[in-house]
Amino acid sequence: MNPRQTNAKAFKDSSKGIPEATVARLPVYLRALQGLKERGVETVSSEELAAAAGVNSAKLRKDLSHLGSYGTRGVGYEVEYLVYQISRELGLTQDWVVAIIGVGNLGRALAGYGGFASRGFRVAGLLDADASIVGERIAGLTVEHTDKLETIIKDQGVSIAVIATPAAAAQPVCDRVVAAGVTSVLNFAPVVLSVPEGVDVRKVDLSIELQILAFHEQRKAGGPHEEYIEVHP
Amino acid sequence: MNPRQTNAKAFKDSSKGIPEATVARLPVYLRALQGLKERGVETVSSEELAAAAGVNSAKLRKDLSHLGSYGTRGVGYEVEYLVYQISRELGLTQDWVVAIIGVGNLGRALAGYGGFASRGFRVAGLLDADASIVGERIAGLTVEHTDKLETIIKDQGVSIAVIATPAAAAQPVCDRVVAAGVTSVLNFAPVVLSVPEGVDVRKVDLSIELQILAFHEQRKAGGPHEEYIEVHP
DNA sequence: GCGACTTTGTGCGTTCGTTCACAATGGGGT
DNA sequence: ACCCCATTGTGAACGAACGCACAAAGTCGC
Repeated sequence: MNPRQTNAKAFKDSSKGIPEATVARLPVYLRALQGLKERGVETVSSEELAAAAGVNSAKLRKDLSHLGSYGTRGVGYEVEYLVYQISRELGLTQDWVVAIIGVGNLGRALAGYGGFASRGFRVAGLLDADASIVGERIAGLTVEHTDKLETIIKDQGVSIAVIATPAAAAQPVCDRVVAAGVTSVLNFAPVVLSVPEGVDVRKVDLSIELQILAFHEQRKAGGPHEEYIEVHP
Repeated sequence: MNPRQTNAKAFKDSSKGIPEATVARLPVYLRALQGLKERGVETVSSEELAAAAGVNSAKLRKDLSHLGSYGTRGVGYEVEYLVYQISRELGLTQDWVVAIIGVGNLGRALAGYGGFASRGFRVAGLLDADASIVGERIAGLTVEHTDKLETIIKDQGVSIAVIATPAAAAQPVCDRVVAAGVTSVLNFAPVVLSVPEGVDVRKVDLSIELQILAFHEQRKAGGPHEEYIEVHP
């Protein structure tokens, strides 16, 4: 029932096999490599790159080995070539069209974020439900009303939607973008979105991060470890 | 060689034992519970709560079991009581003082974010290196110059620093806040921060999230799976 | 060419996390 | 007072991820 890859050596065996944990680290490696490239470095060892990326060198090598055998023993990895391979694996050699829905402070910050344009992501639309914002120009784009959401998604070929609306609007907006054909969503609203099978959602949540930090901070300070159990009344 | 907790039944066995993966989900449960509470729900089963939080119910039960035995068999969990217990475990029953360094678009968005004040986090300072921003009032606070960073951290008792500066400034700023005594950092700049042992850093990186989405999107579309290996020249 | 040296790629044991499946247990109805 | 039912809490099996340690494989100097 599982038509795994048949290990035909002439083809990359990456057909299915890159672990999620590895995928999450590839962008970090990529950024480190780009930094090295700008500084004119041509070759880097797993040890050096791992240090720059903040990971263990064995992990780095294993991660890279999932993409293929791109290193040279005794030497290391050729920076430029590795940048290309990781970019290709991540799909950054093609252009991704992004729409940002919700143009509050956060939406503006995202619209102006340099990391977009720089690496294969093109913001094709800024949308908001608030009529007093519609028409405003931000980062070279005119804010459109959310009425036009479906039109813009289809006309511009948007494949990634960034939801930066208030919590209450997020699920309805999500339903609409999904209905319009978007299959990848980046959600900044503090809600759990429910989506049909086949749609990817990633969530960025400031307040969750803070709470995790608070937990550890409390631990350092002595925390609630050794207290009597308070019996449920 | 493993001095595990000695299972003294009179004490909570959470002395050390909450898995990181569980900690990361507690805030999600907490938010779901608060939603239920507002809607007047008094009791909830693991099945319902798990659905609201978007996880498997067995996982939810195991997570909660790490905090103690707060459910009632045949009934479920008392919403209000569980809210309290999770809040306490996360350290939200005390106030955490936060400083935001870098008051660009992102810093402004963070300063105005409701999730702060609402749950035990108090923003005690907005700092920026740009003199033309210093003095501006945002969300009830006056922007201070980063010269005063150490003073503010110490006078206000800041324990969590949020770094929303450009990439180049992040590491120096981080070094300063750590030197001033901060042991928890939330980093929005696209760099890997290096910190001494004992300091926690969490990273929020928009462009990494987008790249992960792009990877999966590419996979859905047929991706680079079955291409010939291009031999390294 | 050859040998010493460096660094990759990976097999393996370990740890961490998830899921299943069910015994334990409290509540409520009769 | 007892039994039935719903739901928790958890043992155990499974799977994913990590990191060590080393053989394989290439480079560089001579």
